[in-house]
Amino acid sequence: MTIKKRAISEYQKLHRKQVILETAFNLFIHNEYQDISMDLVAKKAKLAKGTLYLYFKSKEELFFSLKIMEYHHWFDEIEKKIKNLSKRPASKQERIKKFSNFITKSFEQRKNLIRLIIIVHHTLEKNINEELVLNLNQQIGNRLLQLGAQLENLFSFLNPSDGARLVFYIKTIALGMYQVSEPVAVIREMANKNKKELNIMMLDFKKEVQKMIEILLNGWS
Amino acid sequence: MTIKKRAISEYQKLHRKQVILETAFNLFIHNEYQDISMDLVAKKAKLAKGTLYLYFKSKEELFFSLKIMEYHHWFDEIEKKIKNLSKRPASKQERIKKFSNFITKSFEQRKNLIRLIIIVHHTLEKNINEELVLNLNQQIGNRLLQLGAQLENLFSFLNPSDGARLVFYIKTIALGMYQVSEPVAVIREMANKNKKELNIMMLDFKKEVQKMIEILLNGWS
Amino acid sequence: MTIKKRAISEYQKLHRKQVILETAFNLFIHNEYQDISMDLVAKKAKLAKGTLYLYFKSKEELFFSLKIMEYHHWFDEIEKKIKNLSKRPASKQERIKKFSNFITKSFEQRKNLIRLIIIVHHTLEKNINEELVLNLNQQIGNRLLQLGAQLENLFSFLNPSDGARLVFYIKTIALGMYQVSEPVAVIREMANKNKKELNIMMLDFKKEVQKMIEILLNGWS
Amino acid sequence: MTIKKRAISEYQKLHRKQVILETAFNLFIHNEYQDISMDLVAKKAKLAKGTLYLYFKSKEELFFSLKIMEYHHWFDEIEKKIKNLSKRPASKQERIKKFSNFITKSFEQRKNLIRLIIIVHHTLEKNINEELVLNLNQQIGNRLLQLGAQLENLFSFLNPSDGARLVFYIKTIALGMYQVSEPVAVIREMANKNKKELNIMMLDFKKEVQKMIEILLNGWS
DNA sequence: CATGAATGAGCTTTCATTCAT
DNA sequence: AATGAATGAAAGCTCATTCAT
Repeated sequence: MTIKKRAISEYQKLHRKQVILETAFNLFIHNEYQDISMDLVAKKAKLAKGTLYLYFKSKEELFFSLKIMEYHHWFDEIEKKIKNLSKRPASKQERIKKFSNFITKSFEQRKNLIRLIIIVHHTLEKNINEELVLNLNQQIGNRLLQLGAQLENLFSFLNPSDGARLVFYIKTIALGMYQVSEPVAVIREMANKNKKELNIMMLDFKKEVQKMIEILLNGWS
Repeated sequence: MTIKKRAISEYQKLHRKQVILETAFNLFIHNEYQDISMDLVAKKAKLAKGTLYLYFKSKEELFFSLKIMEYHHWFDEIEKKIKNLSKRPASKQERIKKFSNFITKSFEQRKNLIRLIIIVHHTLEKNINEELVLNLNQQIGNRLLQLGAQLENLFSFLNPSDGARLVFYIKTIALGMYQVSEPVAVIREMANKNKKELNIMMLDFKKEVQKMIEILLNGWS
Repeated sequence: MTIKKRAISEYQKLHRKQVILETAFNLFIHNEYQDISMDLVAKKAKLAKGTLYLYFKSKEELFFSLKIMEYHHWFDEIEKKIKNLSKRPASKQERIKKFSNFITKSFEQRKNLIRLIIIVHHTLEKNINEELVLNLNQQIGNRLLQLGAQLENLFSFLNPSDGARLVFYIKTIALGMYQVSEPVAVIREMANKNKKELNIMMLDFKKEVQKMIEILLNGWS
Repeated sequence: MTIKKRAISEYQKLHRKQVILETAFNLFIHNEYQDISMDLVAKKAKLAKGTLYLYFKSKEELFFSLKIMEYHHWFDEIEKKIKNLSKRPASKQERIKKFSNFITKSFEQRKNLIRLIIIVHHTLEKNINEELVLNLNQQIGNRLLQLGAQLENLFSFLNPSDGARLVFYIKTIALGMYQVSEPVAVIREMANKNKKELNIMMLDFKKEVQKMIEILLNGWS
């Protein structure tokens, strides 16, 4: 029994929490949620199982926190891009094009965030600290409103409070299209063998998300 | 040991299969997927556990079949409505309004189908007969193409092959919005206590789906 | 439900029993005992599961009967050979050599009988009709005594009642050596990769059985 | 939920493993292998089922380890006896007599080891860690070679490498005779009621093993 | 704080046997 | 006699969580 150096200061504790979350995320990238045991997370993080429970009250809480973390990363990225876009003058059509393009790209690169959101939506029900959920969702909610405001700024055709709704619609498109376009392994394999019959079922995530967002923005204006 | 009346003829067997599926669906309405054990399904259907496995090779196959069944019900309903709509002459705007209205209603009443689609998307990977998946998905795919054709008929602004894409987009909206708007139990409870802070997170499924579909159709035309 | 032609006469019934036994034996050759379900036997024999139970009261009884059948085949073969050997005059050493040679060969070709005897020895305890066991074992016992008498005839150094004992000893050697020399799959695989370390554990069944029988006969005389 | 005292040190863990093995062995003495569930072992050892799986990866591994343990006990006993025998000068005949006598006794008292060897021979195929098998069988193999060397020392008529073979032959005799002489319960009961008919099938394990070993040694020299 | 041994409910699936048809 | 749908006990194993050390 070698005991890992204790995290005493708040800063150290926060750091350890980060390490656990990153370890979990790395595992999540390559594995199904149900195949990731707390044991595995602990081993990969080179911590004892019990230690995980010092930082997260349950497996659900861990993955919920992970979702929040990834959400923040996504917001960070998107906000920066929007700022850049706002600076340069451009026509509505140009803006729509550019915006739909980079937001789609961001989803393409963050399918694991999408997976996380979907998974957590199922799994959250149990064993989770209400206050934490409230607290962290509040954070996300706020950034979301902020993002909405930025969009209203970017697209002059948006009325007040339309921005937030647009954000929700975009999220809807991302989550929905992920499940519509991302076939499960069984079907993917079959599609490889059996091309014709299934290819109506096979949509290209990136292309379709972008298209939907463009139509949506055009329909809105 | 009282043995349930044997299902001998093909018709009886099909009927028993139906009974099992309906039992499972009733359980699914009121419970989380992971809380529905095969034991429970068997008990509710007043059958022995082994009997379930006579009709379905695995739990996954049972719920996959359930999804297909519910899908068919949904198609049946929608196709009828579209036929009615097609008969009567109407303006584009009217048609969009009516269509988005009844399709949204159909989703509102079939949230369990949406849940099923989402769940099966995760769970399908394992213990399932490839051929069955291929076969049944083929059925769904065909009805979906059919539905696409009907939509092209209904909306003159749709080009050939746009119909199927529209169907996919609508599915995207339904799946996505379900997860965006349907808060998990924990949040629902908190929202009741704690109205203000959370209500930005609370979207009305029905209203938003309809709105999105309308915007989409308007953007398309 | 296509009903197989009924076996009404005693002869027909016996024949159907034979068919079942032969089917079971074919399965036994290529599979582990525990992997052979009654369902499988029924399917291969193109009979219904229930029909098996008309002819054999239990799975154990079926395999017990199979053992007896195979025993008889072995006795048939051996007795013929011994008769041939008895006819021709030969020295004691010659006879020992020839006898040990063909009896070893017979085991080599009937490893499945050996497996059966071993399996049945474990499995017999349950679900078996005592009278049947008594009856069929009696048959085997009688043939065994007969074989013993023939051996006493063949080898002049054997005293009365030594023959039967010799038969038992030979059976002992066959059963024992099978388990000593026949490595389980795991070990077999390892032996292939890892030649040196394991080859002390690897005996050649045929060679060693013959050697043991020869030493035994030499020691006896 | 009362948690059993934790086994922290390596020594304690080894001890707990021993306790589990001994519990399993006690159950094995009085029950058929297939009637010994992991649940039962856990209950008797007053541990939780999961705890067993902390120490043994599968039921097969547990019983394989048990076999190895019992093997070691047997070797310990036999080696001591052989050393004693080697010290005292004696004629070949005397040595054969004494050796066959005590080795037979050792088997008589370790029929459960014989049963274990037979059972494990069937059961080993599945769910077992190859390296463990390799490793532990290596141990047994080495002791066996050692025993062979001691026998060559004891019996001057043995040529180099004959010792190991002799050990294998003796093992053959023990395993084989166990199955030839040890009737299963059904037959044992019948034999009690029905003395005459069956007694040809009833050999005395001890007497016959000894006899065979003596004949074998005499034949060898 | 950190550890990791211990817990035990819980789950899916199999399959010999029965018996209504 | 033949069928095969129905039965249900049984069993191995996992894994989130706890808590003594």
